[in-house]
Amino acid sequence: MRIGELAERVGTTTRTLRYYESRGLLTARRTEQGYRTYDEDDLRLLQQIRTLQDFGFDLEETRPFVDCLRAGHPAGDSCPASIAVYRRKVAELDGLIDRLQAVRAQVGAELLRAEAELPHGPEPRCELGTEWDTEREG
Amino acid sequence: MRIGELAERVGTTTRTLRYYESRGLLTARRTEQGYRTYDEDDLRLLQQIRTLQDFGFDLEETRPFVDCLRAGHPAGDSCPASIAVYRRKVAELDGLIDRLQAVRAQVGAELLRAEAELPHGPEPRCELGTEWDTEREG
DNA sequence: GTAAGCCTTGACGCCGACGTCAAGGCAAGG
DNA sequence: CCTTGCCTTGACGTCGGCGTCAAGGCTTAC
Repeated sequence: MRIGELAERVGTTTRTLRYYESRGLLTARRTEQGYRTYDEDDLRLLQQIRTLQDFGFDLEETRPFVDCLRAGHPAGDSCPASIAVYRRKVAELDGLIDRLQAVRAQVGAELLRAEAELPHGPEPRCELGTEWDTEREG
Repeated sequence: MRIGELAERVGTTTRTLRYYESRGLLTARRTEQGYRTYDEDDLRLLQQIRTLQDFGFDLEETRPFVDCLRAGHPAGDSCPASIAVYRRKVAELDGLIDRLQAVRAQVGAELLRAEAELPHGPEPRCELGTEWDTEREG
């Protein structure tokens, strides 16, 4: 198949596929006219990349999976290098989630405090509009 | 004080402060020689911005807090517009954390599965090196 | 006098993952 | 023949939050 069909089948754009090729993640055979052609293996490879991308992996982090598939392994994560990326990603996610939860708690606390200090309470009930953003002369 | 001192007191760079000024978040009076000068109010304003930045707020999201302080309010979050930003941020964080936890679970599961399918188990114990990244013929 | 250390404006660089446009080739259908 | 719709390469644009020069001015210390 050609690049347009492949792009459509994985739900992306031709630009993205050419970008992957420029990064060395995807290779293409060519027709006599210079058109890129792909087979089902390329499709699987691409699906692997897209799955990881959806997980938030950087393109570079998908490379071991691609290499693994290219080496003839049944799955992209059949190689230790891919598993190492999984492990790093899990650790990274755990750290990120921890930090975000801490921030969430802090911001939540600030929100409660600020709401409590606001004269008309957490939600305006009887006022048509809040006029707080207009200038007050002191 | 001048820009260098202010930058040092909040732990940032002069470039950052000029950038904030270009975004309209920070204003400066000028000496006869054209040097920017700041007072303690500017310091507090800047500390407000930095605190929010540390929380992961975009610069634009700090604007209501800045406006609030400029309007003479005791804190940057003394205005409904700031509180609205808090609320949006909390919701955004909750959503993000949820998604990240789902991804974490998925990647964790893939990791376990892939480890189980690897012939030599989760951790190489008796082998000096893993030879998996070398080509296999066949 | 001159070097050091502040400051000024302006402008380009960076990162990642593409989007978008330009200018053109090739093939099929009416 | 001409349009339509694929495809090609190349190159510049995007976003945010600055970093990093360049070229120059002011002041202070030696």
